[in-house]
Amino acid sequence: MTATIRDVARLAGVAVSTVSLVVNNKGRVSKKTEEKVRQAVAQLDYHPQHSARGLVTRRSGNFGFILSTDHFSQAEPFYTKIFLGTEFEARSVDYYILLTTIERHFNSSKIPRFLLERNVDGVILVGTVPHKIVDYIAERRLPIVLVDYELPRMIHSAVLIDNADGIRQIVHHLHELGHRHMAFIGGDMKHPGMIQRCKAFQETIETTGLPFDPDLLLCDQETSNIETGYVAMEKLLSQGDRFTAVIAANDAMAVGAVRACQSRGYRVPLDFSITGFDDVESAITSRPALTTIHVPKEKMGATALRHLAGIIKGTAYEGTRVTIPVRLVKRDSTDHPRSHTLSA
Amino acid sequence: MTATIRDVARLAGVAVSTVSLVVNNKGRVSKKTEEKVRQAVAQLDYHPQHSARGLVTRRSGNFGFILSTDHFSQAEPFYTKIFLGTEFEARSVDYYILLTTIERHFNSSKIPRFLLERNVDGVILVGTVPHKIVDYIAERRLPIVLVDYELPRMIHSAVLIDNADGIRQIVHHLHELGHRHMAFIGGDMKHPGMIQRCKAFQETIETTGLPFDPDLLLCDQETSNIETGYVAMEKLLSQGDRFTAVIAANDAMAVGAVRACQSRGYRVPLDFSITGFDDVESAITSRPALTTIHVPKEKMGATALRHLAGIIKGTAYEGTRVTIPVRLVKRDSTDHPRSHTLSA
DNA sequence: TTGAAAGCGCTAACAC
DNA sequence: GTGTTAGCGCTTTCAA
Repeated sequence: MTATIRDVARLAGVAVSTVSLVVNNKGRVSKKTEEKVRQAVAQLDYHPQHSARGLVTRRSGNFGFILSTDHFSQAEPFYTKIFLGTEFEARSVDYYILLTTIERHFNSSKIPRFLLERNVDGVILVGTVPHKIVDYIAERRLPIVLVDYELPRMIHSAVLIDNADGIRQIVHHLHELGHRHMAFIGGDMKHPGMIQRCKAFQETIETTGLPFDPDLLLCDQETSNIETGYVAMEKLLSQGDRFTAVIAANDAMAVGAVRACQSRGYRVPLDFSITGFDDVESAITSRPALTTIHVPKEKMGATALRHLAGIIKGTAYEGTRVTIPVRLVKRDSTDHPRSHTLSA
Repeated sequence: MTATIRDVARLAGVAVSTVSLVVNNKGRVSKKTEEKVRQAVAQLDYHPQHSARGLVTRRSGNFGFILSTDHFSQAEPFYTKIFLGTEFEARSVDYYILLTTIERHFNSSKIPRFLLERNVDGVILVGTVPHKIVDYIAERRLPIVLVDYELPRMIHSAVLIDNADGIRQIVHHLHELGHRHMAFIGGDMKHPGMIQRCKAFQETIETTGLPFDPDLLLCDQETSNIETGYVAMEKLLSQGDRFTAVIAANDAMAVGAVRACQSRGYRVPLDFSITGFDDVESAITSRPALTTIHVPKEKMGATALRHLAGIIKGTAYEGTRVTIPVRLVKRDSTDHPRSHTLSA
């Protein structure tokens, strides 16, 4: 049925090992034989069989891609896009991706099958994942790359967002517009990225020489979605007019904050400037479109894959942290503060 | 390192072939030997190696899952959930899923690698896909299951939404509320599901004995998203007060329609009842929450996988159409028509 | 009911 | 440079 390496060898009039060498670009094959082999390969539409190769090389040719179920089925395709970047990159290095989701809580009876069967050569873990699964994989000596997540101990490679720089860009942007009193609303402080954004806010405020008001730093929400953004904004508004701009920890919270303003009759950006972070779909579609920080999601996925492949090839070191740069995208949710609102 | 079948055989004191029989639940092994083998398997944490098995059985143990890139990175996790259902079901039948996306336009140089390498035993194609890729796969005699899509010729298995029944439920719901003049807005008439919804609307209106007004059937939009819903609704409104309810072809268009109403100062459902279809995230989060048709997405994915596995096992027939039932979800976007609006 | 052995398609070590 | 050959771990005849 499908052509095997023997068929190619026969047609080209060479040994199977020669075909193997050509196909894998290994070793010293004469231009002439190589040409013969390549022709036979093309003619028979030969493709090496994955399992046969895997059996002898003791490599599966697969990478695992693990993320939590709720991350994946989230309305915003944040993680989907990371996967897309990974899958796309995988094609160019000839790996397959085995995507699976896990529940938030580690359950040793629900270990991904590709780990049990050792059917992957490395694993990419995306977003918040149980620490135990990371340990489990590490124990099995499989290379790991975390994406948008990190563990306290710096053993594992990670692809991270430059959260601090993003916040810095936002603060500077608002500062340039004339804002002096900015609030920050965050949530889900279990995620290291959220902590970074929150910290970076305080730091930047101080290094920029702006007054820091602890009442304007609200990070007590459990999660960071539209609803919690709404709630946080309401809290802020109930404190009175002490700020002219609100920096939300992500786009979803920003959308919620905008809604809270609007339902109280405030206008964005006229009465308050509000910013997001991540640049997801809703940053563009919501009204007003959000000024936010663009996070290159596909690029993160691609970087993770490339790094993982590098670890296996021996060209990259395990335990490296790669930080992905971000950039400010100015849209319609920020403007100069209304002079009369506050003069500080 | 990892235990092989020989290790198990040695520990259990039997032949490798016996272990194989036990592990695969094949054939007549005595209770006693079976017990010995199972213990050895557990003790060594033995799992058959995918590639080795694949090599001899000539089965890859993988299924391909293909959908278009834009479907997958859509804001609403419609297709993501279908995948989730597939992946989950795959675990129970011991298959791996190889997910890949393709561009809308078929490009023979970009054929998924798992097809070239014959590294899948069957393929699930989801949503609108190029016909040519279906032909390509069929030519290679790989079983195919389409999900939420169908081709004119009824050769391939498909898992479909009961669109007609969904529309029927909506019309009846509105009718019960007292509506007599309903409009329908649709888009993307390249998708067979959209055509079905549109047709079903007209049919149901007639069989219910309601007056059918062709001006209230708007299916001329290119796509079916928030924006086109908005545009369609504006067209409708510009025609004057000839209807009290609007049935949108999906939730996104319904959201757009609601916005169009609101920006003209109309209130939903006070002035107009508006319904969606699909029951995606935004049906719940948008205000008012949409009355819509719930489509069990995970179930569709699971059904597709189960069917594909069935085809391979010989317990299901290729070319079968499975229709997934849907149900009405009443929320806040529908109510009785305002008596003074129209009495017809 | 169990065991011995062949061989799936490929790579890699070793001859030549 | 190229060919011969021994397995990788498993399933599957075929004998016993």
